[in-house]
Amino acid sequence: MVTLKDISKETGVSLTQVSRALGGFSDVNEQTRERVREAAQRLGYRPNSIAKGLKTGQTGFVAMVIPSDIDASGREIMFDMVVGISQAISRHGLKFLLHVVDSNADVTGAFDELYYGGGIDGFILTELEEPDPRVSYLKERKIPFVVHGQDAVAEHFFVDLDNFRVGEALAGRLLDAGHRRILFLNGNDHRIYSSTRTAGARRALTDRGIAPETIHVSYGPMTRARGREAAVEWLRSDEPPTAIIAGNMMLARGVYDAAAELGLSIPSDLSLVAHDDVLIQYPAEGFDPSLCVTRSSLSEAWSSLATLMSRAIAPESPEIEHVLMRPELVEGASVAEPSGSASAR
Amino acid sequence: MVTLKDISKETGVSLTQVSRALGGFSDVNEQTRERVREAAQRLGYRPNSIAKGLKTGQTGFVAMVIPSDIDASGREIMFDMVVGISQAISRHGLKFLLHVVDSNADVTGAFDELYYGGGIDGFILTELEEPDPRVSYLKERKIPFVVHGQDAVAEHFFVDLDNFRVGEALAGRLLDAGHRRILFLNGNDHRIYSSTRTAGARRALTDRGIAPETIHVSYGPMTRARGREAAVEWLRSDEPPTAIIAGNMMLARGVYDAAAELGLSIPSDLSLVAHDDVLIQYPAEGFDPSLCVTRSSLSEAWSSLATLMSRAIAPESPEIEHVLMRPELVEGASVAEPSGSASAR
DNA sequence: ATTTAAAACCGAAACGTTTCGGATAAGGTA
DNA sequence: TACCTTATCCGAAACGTTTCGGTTTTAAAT
Repeated sequence: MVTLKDISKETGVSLTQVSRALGGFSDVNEQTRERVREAAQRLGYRPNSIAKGLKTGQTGFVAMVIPSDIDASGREIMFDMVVGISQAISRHGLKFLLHVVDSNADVTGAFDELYYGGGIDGFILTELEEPDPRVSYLKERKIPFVVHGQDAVAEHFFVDLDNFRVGEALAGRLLDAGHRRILFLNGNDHRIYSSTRTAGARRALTDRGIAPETIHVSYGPMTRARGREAAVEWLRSDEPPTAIIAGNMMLARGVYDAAAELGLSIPSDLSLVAHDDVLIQYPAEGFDPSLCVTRSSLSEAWSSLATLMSRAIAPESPEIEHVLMRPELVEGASVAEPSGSASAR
Repeated sequence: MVTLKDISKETGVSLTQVSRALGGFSDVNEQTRERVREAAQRLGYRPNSIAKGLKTGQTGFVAMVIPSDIDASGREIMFDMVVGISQAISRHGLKFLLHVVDSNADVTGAFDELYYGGGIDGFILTELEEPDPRVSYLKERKIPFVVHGQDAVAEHFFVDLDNFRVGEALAGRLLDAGHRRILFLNGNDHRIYSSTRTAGARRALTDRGIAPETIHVSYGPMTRARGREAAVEWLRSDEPPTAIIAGNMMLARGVYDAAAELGLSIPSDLSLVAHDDVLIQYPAEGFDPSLCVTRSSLSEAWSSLATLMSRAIAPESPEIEHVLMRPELVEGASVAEPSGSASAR
């Protein structure tokens, strides 16, 4: 292993100056710095992050703690999430640690273990619930953390999609097309984003002076199977919806399945809008007719997350920051006027 | 942060002895050890693994490097794998680092980066190909690693399912039931386990003196969709198989789908056997009629993997070890004699 | 009383880095 | 000449742990 000492011997420059040269300090002669750089390169020096970590208290390790018993709906996108986060973290020069604990109850214990004993600088929290015990735990101990999936204003670092706008835009698009019986297939009801999206949809209604019961919100897992089942159930009811809002692309898939099953064609018999997280596994291109969506790439969110994280773990506890990703409305061929109403009401 | 020094001051025992007491050395009085333990407990001492790592060169970090562009069939089980491995690693007192790189080409660079600069003790390799450049790279540099998915005898640590037995047992089961037209839905053909399973099936044939073409092997991704499609295609052919071997539970699902689609009933029209990795997402219980499988829990494999890893990263480079998990044959109601042959030939 | 062996203990160095508090030399100013 | 700046350099301490090479204490053996 090549160390600073080796470079010092090689160049005749003192250990201190070698460190400072490589560290980019101003009180080192540019000529010296170049000699040091050259030697470092030639000898194949790699800074030992463990030693650095011991001295500075910063190792560059960032961890995510998840229980092994995640529910099925979580698993479906969890891998994409983990990969995306890990990649974004690496790009910021940090290292990503995935720590799996047996159950939800062990999560906070793992925080202690990893932070105080394991050289972990900070944590990433996702899929927040309300209230979430992890947040208060970390806050009390002043352990740095960044949250994804928290769009209510809060006193900690977070990045999230602007879910209010998502609900508002999707509902608004259908209302403006003339729909007055809408089914909103939303996420699980204890998730913050679900209620925020509902609130956005409500705002779309009140802004237009339309009755609240125009949109019926159904909460549940965001899977293809549920999309199909729920859509079939409601489309077969006495007063079937003329349009559906799907919370993500998997639900949208299920709705397409249901439409095919019931012989309904999109958009003439049923309009559909959805939110698109731009997941690799569920591309928007796969839909025929093309789907009208609010779009916001999750991978951009991961990138912001990593940026926030590198700020959050800075030594002098820094200003808390938020990032709210703004969704983009992408038109598609999945929306038409409701069939019954010839543009009249 | 509570350190050994604090405990030393608190108890009046020297720093050295505190370290040795907690480290379980024999040359410390049991009474002293107890006093030290009590103080450590009371003060909330947690050993600093970074400092320990600096001194011993062992940090307890174990990494898995994966490219972000994994193919779809890989993704399906990848999350289960990652979670299982991470959990097993944690249980062995090690820490699991998931490092995602942009492409396959960057993998070896990440090895260097993490091993020489990042305080990573060793690596986990999965989904080996033949030959795999990662293996030779790590071997040349004497960087510790453990492989999952390598059942050919080799000069490095590995754990894997005994895929030869899997192929042999599944094929044998169908042959003994009298089937003589068998379709084997195997994995991708450049994966080692696929060819090993094929070899096992061939052995089952030769042992019984049956012609090689009795079993037709089809290679491809191990997904439900492919299971359905391939099964439909072959069942509709001129000489449809009377039995199918599915490489995993997802393929088996697809075959059930195909049977339902074609109005065939299992086992009277079609027999089916499969291999069951005991994945949470694809439980064996979900099949009706119950499926006859070779079973070997992947989570047990992860546990062995973690054990091997802790040996592999030991300071005095240790004896190379292998673990071959033996599959268990579990009977089910999915196999019967072929309908045409009234037990005669 | 003296020697010996075993048990229990401890100081100091080391791992590779950062950083504090000066030190040195050159050049400019009074 | 003496003094001050500025640029450049460096020794030594520190982070928390392990471990080498001893020393002291105790008890048993002669």
